Amino acid sequence: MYNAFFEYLNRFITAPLSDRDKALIQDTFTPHRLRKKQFMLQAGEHARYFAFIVKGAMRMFSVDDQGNEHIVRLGIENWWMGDRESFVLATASPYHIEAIEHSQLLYVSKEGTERLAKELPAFSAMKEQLDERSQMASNRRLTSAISATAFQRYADFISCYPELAERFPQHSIASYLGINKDTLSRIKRQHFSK
Amino acid sequence: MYNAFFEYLNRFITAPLSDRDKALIQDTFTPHRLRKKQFMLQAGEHARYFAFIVKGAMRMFSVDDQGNEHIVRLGIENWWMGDRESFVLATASPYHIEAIEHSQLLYVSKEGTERLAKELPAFSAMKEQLDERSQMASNRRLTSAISATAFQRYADFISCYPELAERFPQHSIASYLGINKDTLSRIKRQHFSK
DNA sequence: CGTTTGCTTGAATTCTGTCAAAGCAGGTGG
DNA sequence: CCACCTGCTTTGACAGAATTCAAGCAAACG
Repeated sequence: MYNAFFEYLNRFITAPLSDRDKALIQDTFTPHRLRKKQFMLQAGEHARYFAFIVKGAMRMFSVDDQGNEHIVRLGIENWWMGDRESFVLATASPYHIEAIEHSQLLYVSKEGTERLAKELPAFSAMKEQLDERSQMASNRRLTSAISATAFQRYADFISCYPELAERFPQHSIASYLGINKDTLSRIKRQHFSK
Repeated sequence: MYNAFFEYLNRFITAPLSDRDKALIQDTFTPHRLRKKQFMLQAGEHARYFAFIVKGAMRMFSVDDQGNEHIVRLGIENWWMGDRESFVLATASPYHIEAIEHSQLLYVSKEGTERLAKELPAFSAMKEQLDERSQMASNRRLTSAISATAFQRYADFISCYPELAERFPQHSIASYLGINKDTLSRIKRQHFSK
């Protein structure tokens, strides 16, 4: 189960992980399995773990006053999943995180990340790059949410994350894009079949 | 001109900056002044500098195919301004960055940031914290852009950034929020005067 | 002053959301 | 093999929200 994560980490460094590094990682990350519809986190809880997704598919979402779900983030193999704000600041999370498929995860605590950041250069290199990238990704998403039409947003999503488009049901993608599921269905018809 | 930045940095560390630190900073950051309507960056250029705003107000925006402007980011004193993606990846920026008021800036190159990250703990501490915070801020903005109504977004903005609301014209704020300026005007009337 | 810049407002239009109904798999158990 | 359930998508009718375009007004500025 750790191998996928070792391979992932190796992509951020030049020299591959030593056996000591691997042992350190195995000490720090805890394997976890979630079945479809099981929750990694429920709103109101403090997110004590961040997770690397070895296998499976997850969604993170909030539920508003009217009971509507809003998907904030999706994740599959080799992605990270967690509410960073709750994780870092130790505050109650407003989000639920749920497995959409049977999933294999590696959990890490805040202390774990801090230890690794100190002792494992590969990990801090990864963290830095990831921060940078997710910064950029969320900027793009923000820009398109604010300035693009519903259809453009969908088209961007499809071209940017084709794997997600196949993996998640359309209504989830609609929610992720901030579009009503009915509207997305109509938009697709207008732009593709006609 | 550097003093504002020294004070800013001091808030991220326990021991205050030494004279050597200050000298290093003065060697690395270049003062720049922009008058109202002057550009720090124009779309198509590579963003070779990131800027700390000592005084003034700036906007970063894109222009779409129809010629409409979309404000992506606003900044005032003690904020950073720049297109991080273009800065880091050395790609052409899709954004313009313009001074809204007469502004005083401190420019830093990519090499400059790398040098400081190595040699000045205060700087890397700041960078890390800032990454974390801006991560959270853009997550929130994203969530509200996707799931909130136009009014809610405006109300959130006002309570979150009252300084910006006073400083920038209403149509800029509308653009920042992804709302039409006419719509924002109507929304305000409906919710506040009635 | 005249010009510019920003804010408001009305009317027509377009876009999106809501609700309810129907159809279409795939999976399950009898 | 069939009946049934469940989750997902599509569609129509309607209501509501947001955009566009155009006009008018007020304050700020040179």
